[in-house]
Amino acid sequence: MIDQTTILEKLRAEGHKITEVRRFIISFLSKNKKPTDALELQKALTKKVRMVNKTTVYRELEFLVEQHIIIEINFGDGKMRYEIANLPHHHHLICNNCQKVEDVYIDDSFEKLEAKLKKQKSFTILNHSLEFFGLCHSCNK
Amino acid sequence: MIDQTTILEKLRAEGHKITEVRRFIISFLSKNKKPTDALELQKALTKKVRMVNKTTVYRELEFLVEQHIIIEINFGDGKMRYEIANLPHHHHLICNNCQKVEDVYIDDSFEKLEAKLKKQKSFTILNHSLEFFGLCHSCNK
DNA sequence: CTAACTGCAAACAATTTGCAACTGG
DNA sequence: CCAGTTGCAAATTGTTTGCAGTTAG
Repeated sequence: MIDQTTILEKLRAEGHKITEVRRFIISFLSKNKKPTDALELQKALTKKVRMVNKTTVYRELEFLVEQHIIIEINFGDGKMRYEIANLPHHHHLICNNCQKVEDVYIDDSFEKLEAKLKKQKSFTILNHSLEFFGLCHSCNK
Repeated sequence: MIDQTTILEKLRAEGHKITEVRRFIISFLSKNKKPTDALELQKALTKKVRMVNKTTVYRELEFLVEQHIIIEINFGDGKMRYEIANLPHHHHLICNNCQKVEDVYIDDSFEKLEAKLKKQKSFTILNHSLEFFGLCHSCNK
């Protein structure tokens, strides 16, 4: 588990600058452990820091993904969302009605499945996407 | 397992017309059991049937999804793909290098996992997206 | 100082919409 | 006939690019 200071130091050591935008996005995603899209981040930046062009946001996100500081998540609704990369591996329960996102930790039977698949198919699985869609407790009544 | 004739009869019975485009897309996806995107379908139509506007293709796909005749698949690369709905439930191994898509049938340990999740979280799972990304046998050498 | 970053306008790709014209049953 | 289908052009949404100007260290 890497904390924000460590992340920033690593970046600095590699010759990258610590800009307001960079610092804010890392901090925001470290606190808000919900998949967040580019425009939400732009709004938060505008509110808490200053007006920032959407291009800057997209470029910063691209950079942070390359650096493995954040990960990209796709709910299949046409936009990417981002989460800080240092969270324990998990998946999401996404409510089709209220859009609430709940984290879900899957036991290791899934890892076993993946390992089995690799062998059977001689396919090297590098990653997977797994999200569940449905109705959360309150929307189901 | 519903065949093409049955699908067409059902549609006709419900007052929908059997157009060239509709017939072709159902037939194409019944034969080509690979997730196919809107523009690939448009190309195939143009080649095999006649020039068809992309709007028509998109509208036809939307219609067939509503009718549960085809399903939407998202590989997270910014475009939707479609498969005929009457295939046995499966997932995909997607090669990051050559883009080849291989079907994969997962044993019931995954279904059990899903059932368990439902109970634990009191969340009604209606469906899930699960795709594996990596390197296929030949690209891995 | 200078590589790293940023803003702006414009380009892009996939998809959607409004509306008038057309066609299968 | 006429609801269902189609084409066209234009709009939308999320994202990317080129390029000139700015800034962190």
